[in-house]
Amino acid sequence: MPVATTPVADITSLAEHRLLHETVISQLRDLIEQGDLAPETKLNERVLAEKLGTSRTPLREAIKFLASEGLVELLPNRGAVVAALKPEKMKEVFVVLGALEALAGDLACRNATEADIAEIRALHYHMLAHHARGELAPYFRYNQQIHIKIMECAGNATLAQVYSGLNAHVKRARYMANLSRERWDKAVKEHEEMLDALVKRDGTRLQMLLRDHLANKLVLVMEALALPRAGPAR
Amino acid sequence: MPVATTPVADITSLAEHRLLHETVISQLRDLIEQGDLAPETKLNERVLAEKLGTSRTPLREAIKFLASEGLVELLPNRGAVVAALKPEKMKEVFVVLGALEALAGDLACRNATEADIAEIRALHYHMLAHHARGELAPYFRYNQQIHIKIMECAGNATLAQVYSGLNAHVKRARYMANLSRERWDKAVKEHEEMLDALVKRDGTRLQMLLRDHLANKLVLVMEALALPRAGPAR
DNA sequence: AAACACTTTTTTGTATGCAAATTGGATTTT
DNA sequence: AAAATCCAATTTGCATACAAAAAAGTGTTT
Repeated sequence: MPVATTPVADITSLAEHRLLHETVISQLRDLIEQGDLAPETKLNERVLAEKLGTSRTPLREAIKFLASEGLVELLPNRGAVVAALKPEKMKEVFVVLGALEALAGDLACRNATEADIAEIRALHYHMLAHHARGELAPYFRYNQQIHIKIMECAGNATLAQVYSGLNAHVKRARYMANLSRERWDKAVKEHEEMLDALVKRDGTRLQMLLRDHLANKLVLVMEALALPRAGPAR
Repeated sequence: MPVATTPVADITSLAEHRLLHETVISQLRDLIEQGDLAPETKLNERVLAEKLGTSRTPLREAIKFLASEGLVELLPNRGAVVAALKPEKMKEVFVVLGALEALAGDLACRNATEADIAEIRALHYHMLAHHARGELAPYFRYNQQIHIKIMECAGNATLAQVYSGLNAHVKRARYMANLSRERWDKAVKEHEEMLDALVKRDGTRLQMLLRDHLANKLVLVMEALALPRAGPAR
């Protein structure tokens, strides 16, 4: 099927003059994070390139980029697959994320401005509102934003970047999590405590709270991973 | 210049059947870590590809991979450069490395076998020997090996991978570090304490020691960065 | 001479072509 | 029928070709 070779007139030209392979990176990342490309899906270069409206070259470059992040795995002479969501891997990731968030919390307690804390408080109340209404998706969104904001307050771009890369793995699992009301309430309570520690700028306590919070999140993800499909990869 | 199109008969076929872009990744990484490609060097694709005996395609894929690690930076429509060694960035990296090593130390205290500890002790004495002789390069090598071994003992591959990626940045700076005897002795003493904590499986103490050790290393690197060339990048 | 415009050259970014490897299937063999 | 073997069809990996952009000259104007 000879696809039209019209070179331009795509979305990128509107927004800004970004490079094609950069847009391909973010498109691919989104597809993976949103679960449109399920774990262990084989990435057929020809098909994907066509789907993203590009050629194989920028696609392959994007795949290499994401492979370095660990979102896809390279199989020599056999292309690439979306990284599996193995429970063992999730455990590892959460342990590291716990340490990174703890560090961020500690730094944030020192560096956050009052305005930063006010913003986190605002996000917190938004989150509470959605929790009260039982709206899971927006709850997750504000939840994420709070954690990201804490990261920003830490004022360490490298930390934020590493965190973001690892978090991408986990995000995929979060969409399948079906919170029980009990666990949900507990998570919210933990957030209350976290906000309190931040306001009091008690870095040591916030560290501990964040580590525990992440550990609890791991439990949730593990449960979600165990339930939905038969076995989540070998 | 029409280079011969002989397809095979190169080094790769001897050693093992690795993929070309993979060998290019490690070659490039080595060139950068060893300082053969200095920070902020522009990566001319044509020249580099020829130097590495390949075409631009695998080279570009390797560059994208390393860009994700942060070892090179992509400039839209202007190629890529070796990531700068800015003091600010170094500070950030060391803070994160400190947290990661601390975590590894804590985990290692729980998971290391007696054989593991014996191996670390052995590496430690090798290191002491080279310290005694004032041999910097082998000292660094054993030093690195100890830290890597602790990472391995932690039993968290994700942690090890993230650590390794960040460590690559720092390694570049380490080669320019000119240890004063005083500082060197101090670093060795810290290692003595670390080994002691590990033997006693005192995770909390090892965590603290590692964090401090990294903080001290940062000071060294900062000094090295300040001295050799006029200004280390903008 | 400095600033500007214009042209040439180089370099990057993307698409395509081709060879080697893998995959899937048909045929043969046990 | 199951296993093995061979062949065709994909698919990947690498090299090259081509187009757009940036860099480097070149000359012109002020």
